[in-house]
Amino acid sequence: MSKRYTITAALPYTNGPIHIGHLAGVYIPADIYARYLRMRGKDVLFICGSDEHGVAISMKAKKEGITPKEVIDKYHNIIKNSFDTFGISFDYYGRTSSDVHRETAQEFFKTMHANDCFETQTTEQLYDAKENQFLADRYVVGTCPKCGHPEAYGDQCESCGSSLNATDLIEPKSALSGETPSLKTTTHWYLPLDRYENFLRSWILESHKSDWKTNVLGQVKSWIDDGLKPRAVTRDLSWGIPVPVAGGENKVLYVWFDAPIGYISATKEWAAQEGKNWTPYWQDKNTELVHFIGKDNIVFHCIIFPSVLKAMGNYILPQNVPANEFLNLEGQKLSTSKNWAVWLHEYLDDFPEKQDVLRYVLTANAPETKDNDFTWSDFQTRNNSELVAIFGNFINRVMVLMRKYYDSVVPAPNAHTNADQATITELAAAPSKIENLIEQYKFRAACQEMMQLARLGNKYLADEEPWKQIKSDPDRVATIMHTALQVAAGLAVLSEPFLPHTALKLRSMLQLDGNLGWENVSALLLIPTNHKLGEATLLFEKVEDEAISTQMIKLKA
RNA sequence: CGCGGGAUAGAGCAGUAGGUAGCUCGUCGGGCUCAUAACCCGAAGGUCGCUGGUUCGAGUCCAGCUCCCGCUACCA
Repeated sequence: MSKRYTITAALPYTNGPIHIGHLAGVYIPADIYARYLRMRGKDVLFICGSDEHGVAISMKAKKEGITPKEVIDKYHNIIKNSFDTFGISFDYYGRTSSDVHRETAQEFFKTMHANDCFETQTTEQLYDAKENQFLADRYVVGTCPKCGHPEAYGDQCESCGSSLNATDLIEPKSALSGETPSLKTTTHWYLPLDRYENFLRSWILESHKSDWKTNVLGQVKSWIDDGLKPRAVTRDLSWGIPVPVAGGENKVLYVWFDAPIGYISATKEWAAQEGKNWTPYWQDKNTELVHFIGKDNIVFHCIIFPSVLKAMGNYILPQNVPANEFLNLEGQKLSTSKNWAVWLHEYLDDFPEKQDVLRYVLTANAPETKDNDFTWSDFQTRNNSELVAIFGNFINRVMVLMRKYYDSVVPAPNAHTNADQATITELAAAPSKIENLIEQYKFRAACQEMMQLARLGNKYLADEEPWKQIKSDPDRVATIMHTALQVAAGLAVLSEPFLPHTALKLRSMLQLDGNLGWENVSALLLIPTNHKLGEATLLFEKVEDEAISTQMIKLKA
């Protein structure tokens, strides 16, 4: 029985479209992992969906004079379409506004409530009487009590950097109405994270000491050592999932309580659609759960959500949470409000059929250990000097030589020389190298290892010079081309997790048997003798300077 | 302020239990001409953020400092 995997990618928040930072940090690595595991025959469920609750969405709706529902529908559609076109292979893409999710999240809350997993606290919070709502810290503006900066936010003064309480601000004003807020008491349910400290300490800091990423462990350790405090899981808002217990009127679940449960709701919806049982994907101990997220999400996926799962009792915990760092753009951090971003839906319009180029660039330069920088000039270089010159060119050379010498029918090989043998040995070693790296979530290195195969092919051709040998020793050329084709076919298979569209094209060019996969790469039978190759087309084309300068102008507009 | 991550050739990144610093791209020189002027070989290029310390020996350990990013804020 093959192993089962539940892979989640952070739910995109539907107050804006997807940009390259999201892709590099979460969706591309998750997709590589999911595609790879599927190729190895595992039972994989790759889940994602739109995160559609929270203050920011109701704010945005108010600002644009439309309903929250209109906001989330708009972005849900943009996001879902761009993921589809880009080729992120989710098995199911849900949304947290669905009925199933509301029921699931409420059921979590009710169960935990019934099992005394919550505490209640009554506190005074700032209230905007005009807007008739409590104000999140961020929506209170006033004078900083420490430095006198007149536009400090309720949580932090950006001038002096102090952390503040909204109630400490001098002359606080509501950012919504401009009115002076009043204090009003309110009662909320809290998840007492302190109860989970020992569990978290031993589960993460001890059991996963050596297989989780440094940044994740460090962040978790810092939170735990700092002393975990009860965390409110409800809010006084109208947009969200109603709190399903007595006293919960006019309150909704905190978005970070309901969002991760969205992974489970989406699984239920998928299972219903496929006629399957959803429970093994979340409750069977033989299932490996992996959360792909960005570094800002670590606390929610490593502390809060696991505590919820633990409290529920019958759920599995994540095997790993390979959080990535951030991607900058042309040296500056991405910013939605400043429109400093490369939006996926716009990229797909500007560079149709070039999904794999962006996938490659973002994988080769993924922010796995630290923040990295995306530049358009790097994009161009990686396309032209690596994809076109190394990968595309090798395939093209093989295809052209085959057509010229053999009318695209694979010749029978003769005796292998040492050089042939060395090439075959290296080809045979590639799958295990790549799989080891992928299984350690080192996708950047894995991708480089895959490209190494194309380099191997180019070197083999350069060393063996079939275009010279064809005149003096045609038998030798038969062996060379037979061998080179095996490398090309190996690329068709091994590139699939990274460059799925390219892999598909290449398989078709080589007329590769669909049943042959990862395990067959080293066996020298991917391309048999007398096999007829298909039509040759170029896998990649150059990106001209003009396309790059167009993007730069667009960015600065 | 506190906590976490990072700082390594022109650029982007690796660096494994401390022992003469690696990869990709770019640059320069050579080779080849089947190939999208692509490919192959070779070379140059680094005081490993700064200052101390431990050690026979530190990018790698310890202390202090500087800068960047993140978290405590619903932008991965």
